[in-house]
Amino acid sequence: MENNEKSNSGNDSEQPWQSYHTVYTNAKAGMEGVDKEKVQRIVYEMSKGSKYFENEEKKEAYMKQKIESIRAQQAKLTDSDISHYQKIADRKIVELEATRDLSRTWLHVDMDAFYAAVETLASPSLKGKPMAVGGMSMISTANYEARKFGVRAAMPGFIARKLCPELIFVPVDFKKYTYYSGLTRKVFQEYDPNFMAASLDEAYLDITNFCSEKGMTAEEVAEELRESVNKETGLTCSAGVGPNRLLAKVCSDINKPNGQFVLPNERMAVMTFISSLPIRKIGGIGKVTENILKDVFGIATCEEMLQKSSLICALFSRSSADFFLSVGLGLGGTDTPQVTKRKSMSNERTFSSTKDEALLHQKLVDLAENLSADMKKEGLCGKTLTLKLKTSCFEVRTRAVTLPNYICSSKDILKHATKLLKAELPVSLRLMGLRMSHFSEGIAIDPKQKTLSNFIVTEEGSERGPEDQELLESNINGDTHGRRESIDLVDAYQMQDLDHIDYRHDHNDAEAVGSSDLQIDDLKDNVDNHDMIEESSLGLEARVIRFNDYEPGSSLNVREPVVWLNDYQCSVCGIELPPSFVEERQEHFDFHLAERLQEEESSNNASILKPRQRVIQNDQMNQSRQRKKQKASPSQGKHIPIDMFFAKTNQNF
DNA sequence: GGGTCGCGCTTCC
DNA sequence: TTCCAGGAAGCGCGACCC
Repeated sequence: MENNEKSNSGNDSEQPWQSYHTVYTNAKAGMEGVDKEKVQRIVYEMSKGSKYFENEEKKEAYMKQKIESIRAQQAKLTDSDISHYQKIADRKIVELEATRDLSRTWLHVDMDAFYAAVETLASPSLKGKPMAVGGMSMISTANYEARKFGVRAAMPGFIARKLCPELIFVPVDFKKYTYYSGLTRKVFQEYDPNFMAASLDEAYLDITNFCSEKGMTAEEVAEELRESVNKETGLTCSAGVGPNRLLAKVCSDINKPNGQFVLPNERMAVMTFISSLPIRKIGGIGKVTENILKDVFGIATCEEMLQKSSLICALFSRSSADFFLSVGLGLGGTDTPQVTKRKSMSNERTFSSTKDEALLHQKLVDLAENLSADMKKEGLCGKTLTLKLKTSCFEVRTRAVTLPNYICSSKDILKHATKLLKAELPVSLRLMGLRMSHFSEGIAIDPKQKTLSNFIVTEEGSERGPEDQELLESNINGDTHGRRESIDLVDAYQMQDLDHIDYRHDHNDAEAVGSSDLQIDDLKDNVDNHDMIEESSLGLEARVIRFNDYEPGSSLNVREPVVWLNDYQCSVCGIELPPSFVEERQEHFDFHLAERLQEEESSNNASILKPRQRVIQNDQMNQSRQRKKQKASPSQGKHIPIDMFFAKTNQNF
């Protein structure tokens, strides 16, 4: 995705589209002969005046502000500052140069217009006709015939149709692409068993061993691999070969489609290659970074990164500076990194703008269910839930909460998501998303696995429906809020503090439960929590009390009633909840009620239960944090200044 | 002062 | 006619906790 528009170009009043910074005129493979001016004008005309356009202008202004801020910082640098940073930069360059590894040969393979090509394979009548995969709102990719009109990936369909009225739209079908992706991966595996799949249609292969074992040159291997892929799938691909992944990726784009480019593993060749390479060709340098580097420092090619090394070290954070300098040296990853674990999972949907709270809540329900189902498929439980919102004006907000416990059920997700959303209301939205992160290491829930909860149910001799199963799963993760019925209170209690229990004991009392020791052991493996198991095996069924059993007006209620001081603060624990948080207040009330039930229980049977103060503190902490954060939230017009993003920290160098 | 968290921003496909 | 995606990851900062 190259961004080749010029900043501050032309007379805006005569040709306003020229200053509309769109990516749709970028030089992408297959778009060489495109009338860029025409494309830019049409995109501008169709976007002008829309909310999207207004937001783009805001972002543009934001970027300019950021550029000005960095300029101002640059202006403050004295000669001695610059010579100081030059020394640092020179040292850094020497260090980076010492890491150069020319012993490996990397190949980057990129399928040509993958989705479109797969669709053409499925419907040969599409061959030779301009076609795009996607819909009116957005297209995922376009074939080369469509690209000639300026149609490209990430362009809204209605603009694409304007550019190319005869454009054929084909809906996205990930099943198909996954199948063909699987075929290509079979081929890749023959060349590098540890190849790295970058996406469905891209992969990195370390072909060093293959080359030496087969006595083939990298060029021959690339040719053979492309042929094999074509034979296996009927699709074409392009390949790039270089001494590292960064360069291989750049190379694969040079002779697209159905071509290849090999960069020799020699320092001179690399430096020559890099010398005129536009910075935007580098993965990780997007529109914003490119503009900053160009406008502030006049850096357009990778080589110029080295020429301006002192300024880079002076004005960017350490990791950014390291990255920019290594780009200037043509360095990139040469090792085969460990397979990284998934760090987050999300689900988001765009819809017609609405501020109807019932409708928004329903959307949230759907998202929570989808996310929960996806998480369960992979056996994941997460701690941090992030709500993403896009307002009708295209302003994006995220709000997150980190819970004391791991959750995966849709009910738990929805409960916390609802709290996050409530704090933003009223608001008119066009998109909502939920993301879960901070996954547990060993507390994965296997949907087929028997759990302690199953055990309890078995002991009770009652069956539970799937909905209850969800509740039970959240039990295991210790989250009890939001459940009014059908919950074993003591069970819930004992699970609640799971997170704060020292898990490192090592004994096997749990086996005493006899025929159910399998489930207990399974759980033990999952949560490594013997304290809980011990308690849970102290004759749970004898201590089961349900909320349903609670009658208003009982002694439990009267002894120390929960009162909201100043209509805000809980009289028992001090937690603060605004009056509008009706459900939360009810839950909180239930919480204290349960606490008292437990007290009574403990005094009756002298069983030892876990102290729960920590949970309350966490609750309070989260609440207070939430309030503090919200005060400075962008929803009230306060953003983190964009120039902070690249600002250098004090600890640098 | 170091570690963690929340969140905005950027990038990629 | 239709009117700008969705999923994932990483970085950097301020705020806050210990």
